[in-house]
Amino acid sequence: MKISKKCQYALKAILELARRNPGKPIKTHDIANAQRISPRFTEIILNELKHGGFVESRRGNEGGYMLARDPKALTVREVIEYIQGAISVAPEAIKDNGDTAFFGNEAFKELWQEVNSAVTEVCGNKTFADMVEFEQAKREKCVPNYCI
Amino acid sequence: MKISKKCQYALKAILELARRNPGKPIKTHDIANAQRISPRFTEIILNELKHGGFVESRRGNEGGYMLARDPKALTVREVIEYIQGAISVAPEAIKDNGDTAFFGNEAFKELWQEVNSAVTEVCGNKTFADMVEFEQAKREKCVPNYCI
DNA sequence: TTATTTCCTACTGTATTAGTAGTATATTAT
DNA sequence: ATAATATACTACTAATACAGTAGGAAATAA
Repeated sequence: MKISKKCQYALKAILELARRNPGKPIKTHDIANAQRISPRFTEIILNELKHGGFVESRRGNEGGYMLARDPKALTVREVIEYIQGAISVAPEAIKDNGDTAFFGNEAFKELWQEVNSAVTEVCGNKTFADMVEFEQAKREKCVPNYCI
Repeated sequence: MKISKKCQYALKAILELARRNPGKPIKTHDIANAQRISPRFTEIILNELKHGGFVESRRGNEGGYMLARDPKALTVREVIEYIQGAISVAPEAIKDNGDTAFFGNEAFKELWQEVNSAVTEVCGNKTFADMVEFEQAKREKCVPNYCI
């Protein structure tokens, strides 16, 4: 399972929303700028995320997007699965209707399922609140705003 | 990281070699047949595996391929990394020279590294001997050769 | 009404993947 | 030696997915 650029952008966009104080909609333009994503592509992605219930939108002047979910309860896994489908390194090999008559069929199924579980667990345990916190901690460490 | 068909075929080919008693070279044709791979594509893959030192070849009549490594000490990870490069779900995002100036840079790096480690561990612990054994156990269970 | 911004559909260039084709080269059996 | 067989190697191609663009329609606030 490769994480596509689009999917990475989606995660970035949500992180950007999660990081800002809520209450006011944020423009795609701002999100695109902050996260270095093509503005037009950002539109598409945010619109898609809206259909998935991850963000809310407001049109017109002073419009934009707001996070629709609590960052503490929103995992990376959910977003990935919505944008690029179920996490799997070898989707065809796991299907039950696949070719089953060769030696190794069961062993490979088992292998890929183990891999998928491992990935799913990591992504399912990582919330956007975690990520915001992690990033802020890192930045504080590197650029301390106090002197000895 | 998606596991490409080619890579899956490579794993299958090696499993097929690991499963058979060694000593005699096995023809690509037989491997292709047993594992349901396009014969011509099998050639390419086996040749590539030879350059990686995974198999040995013998040309001419009664020629074919033989496993060059001990299945007990050969892991799935090695083959995957040889055929499609280092295991990573988001190679660009992990590089150090990448764009670092946006919020989330560090958090995403950490995330993808966790995912990669998880996958690498699973694949690095699975040997071809394991897989042959697993498959044989499964088959014995389903088609027992004894009666009560 | 005007400026702004989301919403929606369709299109396009590029890269990767999966597989094919043709031929050269090596080995063995006879 | 020669015919038959099988690997070795290079190049090509069709299909698919990915990443991003283009153009306008609809909604909202001032």
